[in-house]
Amino acid sequence: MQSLDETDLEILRLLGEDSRRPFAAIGEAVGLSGPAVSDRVSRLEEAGVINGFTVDVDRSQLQAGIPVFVRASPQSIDVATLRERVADDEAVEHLFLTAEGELWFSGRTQVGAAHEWLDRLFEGESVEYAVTLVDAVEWHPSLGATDFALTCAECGNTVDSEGESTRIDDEIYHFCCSSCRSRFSERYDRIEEGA
Amino acid sequence: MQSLDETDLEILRLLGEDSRRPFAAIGEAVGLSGPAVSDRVSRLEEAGVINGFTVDVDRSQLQAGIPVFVRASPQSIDVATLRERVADDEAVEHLFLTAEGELWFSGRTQVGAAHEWLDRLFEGESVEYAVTLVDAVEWHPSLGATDFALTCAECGNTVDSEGESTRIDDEIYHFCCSSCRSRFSERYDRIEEGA
DNA sequence: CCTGAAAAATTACGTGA
DNA sequence: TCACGTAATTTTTCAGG
Repeated sequence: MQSLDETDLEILRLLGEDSRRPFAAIGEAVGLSGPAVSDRVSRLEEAGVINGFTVDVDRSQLQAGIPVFVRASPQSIDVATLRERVADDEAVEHLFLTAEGELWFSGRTQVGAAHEWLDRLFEGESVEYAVTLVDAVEWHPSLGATDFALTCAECGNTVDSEGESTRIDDEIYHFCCSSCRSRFSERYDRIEEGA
Repeated sequence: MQSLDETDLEILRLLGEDSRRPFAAIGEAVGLSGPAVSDRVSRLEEAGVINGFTVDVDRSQLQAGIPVFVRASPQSIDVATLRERVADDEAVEHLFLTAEGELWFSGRTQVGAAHEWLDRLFEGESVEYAVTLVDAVEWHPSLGATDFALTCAECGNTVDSEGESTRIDDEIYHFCCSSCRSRFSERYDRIEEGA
């Protein structure tokens, strides 16, 4: 896998504005042909940089319950397990795992039914939580102006054109060199065996 | 504007999973022809229910600074103005306006540069804030299983097929009846004049 | 990575329920 | 009004260089 260049970032930015824009139009903006853009997008999907194409729905115009923000602190369950359970819930939209091991997320619930919803979500586990009412929610796919680059899953260094990528259990990982890759794989296998 | 029906929701759900799925494939799933799906999607866009089509980028694979969650409480500036300023920042991804008038948002910043970033963002204003480190961020376009319907911008009732819609200052508003529409328009004009 | 042709998808339009 | 079928157009994919 080649490292990302400025053109890739520009393509991502343009797709973020409108993912149905024709590849030829994107190509015109970045100085490439349509097929070349198509190739790059395929590569970005393959590399796992692009998770997928989706639609931005204005939920404020829809009666989908009121938006609430929940800060949950799991007591009897590990946060990774709780995260999976929460992420799978249909009503959950945004989810943050904090460095302190708390799970913060936003979702929609019927008026007055917030606790009922959360009791069901946390069922059987001890979870402390705080609920905050939310008036407005926005999400921006923008990529920001900061430097972007693939990072090595083993050492954290930037992955350049010398790097390589591997698919492990349906997830793509990038590495800056083959020794990082093999070290990562070994450790991964050990963890797998232990589980 | 017709009210939303089950088919519209299913279309939105399918587009949320993959917005580049062909309309004909969506049609097959909901029992319509390709053109019929196209018509409905156009209507949903026109109505402002669909904000746009976008791409979901896995930022965890990109070295785009570390994600942080900020809870800001404006002191010397009204929250609406601050919201605009924050929403326009390139580094901001998720934004929540709480019912208590606080602005909560997530974004990316270079390691150790969080305060620098926020000082620039809040420049000239007095804003109290708390920063939390975030390990993982997820966003789900899922619509949930709850009832959906357009809501009247004036009275909050459900908009049915008797309702009407108007575009004011490039924003679409839906109303359950014409009297709600005119009452809203009048008040809107008064506010405009005052500004 | 480009050009140019083939395949596929989207849109436009006339018709009918 | 809504949806279908067909045709025209656009877009994507695929081949060769």
